Amino acid sequence: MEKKPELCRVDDALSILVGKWKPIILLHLLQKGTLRFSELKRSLPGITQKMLTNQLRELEEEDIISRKVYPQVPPKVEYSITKYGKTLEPILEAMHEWGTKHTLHKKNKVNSKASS
Amino acid sequence: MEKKPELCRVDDALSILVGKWKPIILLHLLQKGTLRFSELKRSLPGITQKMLTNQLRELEEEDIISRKVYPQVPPKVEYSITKYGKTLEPILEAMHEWGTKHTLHKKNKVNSKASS
DNA sequence: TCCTTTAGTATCTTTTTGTATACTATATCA
DNA sequence: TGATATAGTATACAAAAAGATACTAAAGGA
Repeated sequence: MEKKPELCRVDDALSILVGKWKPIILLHLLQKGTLRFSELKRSLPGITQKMLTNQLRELEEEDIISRKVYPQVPPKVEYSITKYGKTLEPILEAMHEWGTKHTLHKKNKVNSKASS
Repeated sequence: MEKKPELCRVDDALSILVGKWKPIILLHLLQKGTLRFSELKRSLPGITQKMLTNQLRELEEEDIISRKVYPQVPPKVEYSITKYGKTLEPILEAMHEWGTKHTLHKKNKVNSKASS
């Protein structure tokens, strides 16, 4: 671990990943490479169009994903993970692994409190 | 990488780490093990007492840190990283490493746009 | 002619986060 | 006697993130 927390660069990665739907959007794009807007929407039950657009725009802004518009009617827009975006994969993987391993931790704490 | 984004557990880790001061607080505690409230405050220029208390409470709630009160006047309260909290270290490390490596990426993008 | 599809935008409201500022108790020190 | 240090709480406010809902264009099909 870095010996100088004051030089902390954790927030650089964190600020890109923070957003209610960003991690799951990235997981889908990392898995499939490219997805249409409507495919993403169908993959994310509960998301509104506004939120999806908004999260995609922010990821695009950071050069994590790219957007390709096909001049058709009805419109077709494809989103792909960029090379740079792929560098986030180890972080997402680490968090997913952690989450999978420790899902029960909090629950156990709550239960042991509740039963005391 | 997990092949089923719909079983995504990334948010479990993310929700613990999200908070303006949490990562840096954790880095300090991971480095030193234990710190007093006032030591933490001095280590975090710009943080208000309310925010520090608040972030510490949330981390304590998640069992990432523990709080020990010494019955003295003036009061003394020590915060330590828990064993469970230490399991977050690889994630923080991955993010810090990513941030360090890619700090220049965005800047370069902005510059190349600005100069076009 | 009207309905459907796609990928959005525009508004408004609610919820969540973060900031600013003032206040507290109590032992010790000058 | 009055200032200082510690670890907070209380209150009000501002800003950011998220949610709900309605609206758009334009080709193709029934």
